[in-house]
Amino acid sequence: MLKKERQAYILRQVNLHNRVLSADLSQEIKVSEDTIRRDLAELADMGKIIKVHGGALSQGYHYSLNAQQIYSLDEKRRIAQKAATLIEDGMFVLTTGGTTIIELAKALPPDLKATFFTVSLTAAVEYMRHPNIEIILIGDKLSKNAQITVGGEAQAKIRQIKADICFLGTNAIDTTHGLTENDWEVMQIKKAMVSTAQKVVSLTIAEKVNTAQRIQVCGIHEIHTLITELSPDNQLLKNYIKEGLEVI
Amino acid sequence: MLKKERQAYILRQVNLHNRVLSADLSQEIKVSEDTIRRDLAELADMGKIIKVHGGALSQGYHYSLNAQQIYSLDEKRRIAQKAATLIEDGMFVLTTGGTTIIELAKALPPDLKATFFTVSLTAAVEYMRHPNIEIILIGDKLSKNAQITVGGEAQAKIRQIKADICFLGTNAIDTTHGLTENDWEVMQIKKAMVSTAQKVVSLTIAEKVNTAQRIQVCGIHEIHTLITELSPDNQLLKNYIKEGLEVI
DNA sequence: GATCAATTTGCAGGTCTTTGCAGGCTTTTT
DNA sequence: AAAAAGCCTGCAAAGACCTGCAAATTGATC
Repeated sequence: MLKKERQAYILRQVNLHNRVLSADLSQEIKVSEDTIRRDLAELADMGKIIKVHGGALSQGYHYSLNAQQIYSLDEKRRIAQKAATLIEDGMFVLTTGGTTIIELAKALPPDLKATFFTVSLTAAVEYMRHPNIEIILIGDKLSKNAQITVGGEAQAKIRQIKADICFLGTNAIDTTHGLTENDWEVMQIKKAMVSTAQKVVSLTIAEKVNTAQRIQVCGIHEIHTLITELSPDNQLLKNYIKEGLEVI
Repeated sequence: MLKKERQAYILRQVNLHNRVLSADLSQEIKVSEDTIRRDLAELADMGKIIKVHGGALSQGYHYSLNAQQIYSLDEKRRIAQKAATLIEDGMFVLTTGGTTIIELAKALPPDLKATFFTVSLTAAVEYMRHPNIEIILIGDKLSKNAQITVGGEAQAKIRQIKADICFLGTNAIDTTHGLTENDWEVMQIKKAMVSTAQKVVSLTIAEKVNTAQRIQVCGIHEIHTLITELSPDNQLLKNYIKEGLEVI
C-alpha cells in the first residue's frame, strides 16, 4: 500500500468516525504504529485532521470544543418564539430560571400585558425591560448555583398562585422518568410550580430530550406541552406525542 | 476514549445541564474521579467551565448585570468601605437597593459570613459573588423604577426579620424632616426596615445631606448612624452629631 | 534490467503523557 | 465536633511519542 493511499484511507476513517486510534489503524493497515504516527502528523500539518495523544480527531470535532457564549443560543431563541405565542393578555405566568427562560423573556411581544411570577433573578431583570408586564418576585433563600430563590417560603408562595401557565426551563426529560433535575432545592420549586399551574410547559433543546438526571420533578403526564426547536413531527418527539403531550 | 473526546463530552454535559458532578461523570465515562478532576481543572484553566467543589458549572450561565455609569463612584466607594466595617460575622443584615448599596456589596470582605436580606435585585446579584454570604431575597411586586420589590407582602416579611443592622441607601436627609423619599412604595419598604432593625444606618453622599423630598420614611432620631464620604468632623455633619447620631 | 539516490519504513532506546492509586489534607455536611 | 466527601501530591505502570539509524522500497536514469 502506497503512502498516499494509506493517508487517504486514514483521512476517510477519521472523517467517517470522527476519531481514530493509532493502534487500531496500525492493525488494520498492517504497518507499524510509527508509520501511522508519521502519517497522522503529516495530515495534521496539512490541517486535515487534529492530532491528539493516542490518535486523531476530525476537524469538525474542534468546533464543538469552542463552546459558544450561551450554549445553543439559536435553538433557544426558536423555542422562545414558540413559547411566547402561548401567552395571552391578562394571564398569570409562572417561570423558572435558566437561559431558555431568559430568551423567552426577550421574545415577549412588547404590547403583551400579563403578570409574571418568577423565582429567577436574571429572568426578573429581563422582564423589567418590558413596559407592560407586572412582575412578582418570589422571595426566599437565594441559591447561588441555580440563581433562583429556593426554600419552603417560596414553595408555599408558589402554591398560592393560581397561574394560568407555567414555563419550565428543563434540564432533562424522558418518557420513563419524566422531568428530572440535579438539584434537590430546584426540584422542589419546580414541583410546586407544576402542582399549581393550569398548564405546564416544558422548554428544552432537543439535545436534552431523552436524557435523565437523578431527581424527579414530575412524571411525564403532568406536563401538558413540550417545546423544542425541532418541528413537532420530528422522529425524536414521537414518543411524547404518543404519551399524550402537546408538542410544538 | 481519547482525552480530548472525554473533555469535549464533559464540556457538552456542563453546557447542557449547567452543572455536573465529578462522581457522575466518572461513572458515565468509566474513568477514575481523579481523571475527571484533572479534566475539569484543565477545562477550567481554559476558562470554558467554572470548577467548584465536587464538580463544575457552566460558564455562560453565571453572567452578571453590566454596571451602568455610577454617579460619584469614588465617594460611594469610600462610604461602602466605612459601612463594611460595621458588619460582623453571623449578623443579620437588611439592605435596600441603590448604587451605594451595590458598592457596599462589593466592599464586603470575602471571608465575611453573614446573612443578607434584601429587596434589591441588583444587590442580590452582587451578594451572590460572595462565597460565604447567605442571601434571602424578599419577594413581592417588582417596582420597575426603584428596581426593588415593594408591597404589603414584602413589608410583612421585613417586619418578621430581627435584623441586627439595616443599611439604607438614602435619597435625602435633613435634621428637621429626617429621612425622606419621593416614592410611596419605596418609603413603605424602608419604613418597615427601620422599624425592625436593631441599628439603622443611613448611607448618603454629602451632596444629599440637608436635602429633603416629599415623603418621610422616618424621623432623624430613628436613625442611629450616618455615613458619608466626609470626615466625621466636617462642618456639614455637626448638626447630626448634635442630634445624637453616630457619624462615621 | 541494473544502479544509485531519495524516500519511506521499522526498530531500539529513551522520554513524555496519561492514568489510577495511596496517603494526607481540606472542605462540606451532619 | 465528627464523619464523609472531595481534593492534592507524589508515585509507578502503561502506553504513546520522539530521535536516530539502518534496512527496505521506490523511481529515475542508464
